[in-house]
Amino acid sequence: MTHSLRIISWNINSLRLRLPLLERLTHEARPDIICLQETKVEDALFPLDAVRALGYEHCVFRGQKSYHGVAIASRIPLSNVEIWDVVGDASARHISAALDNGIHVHNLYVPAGGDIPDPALNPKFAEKLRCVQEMTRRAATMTQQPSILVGDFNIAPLEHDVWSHKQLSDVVSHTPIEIEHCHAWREAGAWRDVARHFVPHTEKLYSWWSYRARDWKASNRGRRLDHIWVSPHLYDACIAYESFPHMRDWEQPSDHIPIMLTFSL
DNA sequence: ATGGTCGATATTCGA
Repeated sequence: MTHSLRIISWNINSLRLRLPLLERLTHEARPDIICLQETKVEDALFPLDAVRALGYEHCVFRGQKSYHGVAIASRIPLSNVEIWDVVGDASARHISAALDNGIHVHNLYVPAGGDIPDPALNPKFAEKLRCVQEMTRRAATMTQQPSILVGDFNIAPLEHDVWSHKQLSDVVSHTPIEIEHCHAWREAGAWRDVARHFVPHTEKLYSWWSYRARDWKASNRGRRLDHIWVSPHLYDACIAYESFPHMRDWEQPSDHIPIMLTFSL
């Protein structure tokens, strides 16, 4: 009898503000490992006691004041913690750790990229592409070991990862150059896009809805920006994929919902 | 074509 583990990825958009939502999520989904992005808290102020009190004794994190920030909270021990400078400006966008079964967990927050999808005109878009290229460069090495790569990639790579493929083709997150970079990145590591392994490509699937919509559910103009990828070692270990769209209706929600992989050991 | 709303922080910036 093998046993299974659950891993969640969530852009929480301020960990300190949304600790109560994190608690509700843990009670509902009982994840073993939680990867958070946009914690928006510097390391000295990380609410370690509160996260441990939820049952996640093993926490690693890299934050900065106001922006970005990533964390891995786990019920099982973590080792071999690494923090990569994926953009070249030391912003807190990556952290990884190994589980005691040898699986490496990488948690990544790709730059959003600003509004203009041209690297020559927009330094933020250039930075986004550089980040994806850096992860592409590392992909083959990463997937030599059993690895799970999760996070907010800020790219919706497939036609039905956005509410309108046509209308978003010139909107940062779904432009042809980002999609091309994203596919090259995935293929460089033979990463499997877990959500699309379980949900047909013809079906709309989102993980983010803008705060700016009057009624996010009625307009339903979502995008799938958050991802869970696994290396070939773990293809057969993937049991289920789930997301939590009802959490977008909770009080003071993040604009992203958590996504979860269940995998066997 | 524009603006719409958040969060952290400071009265703006990033998303």
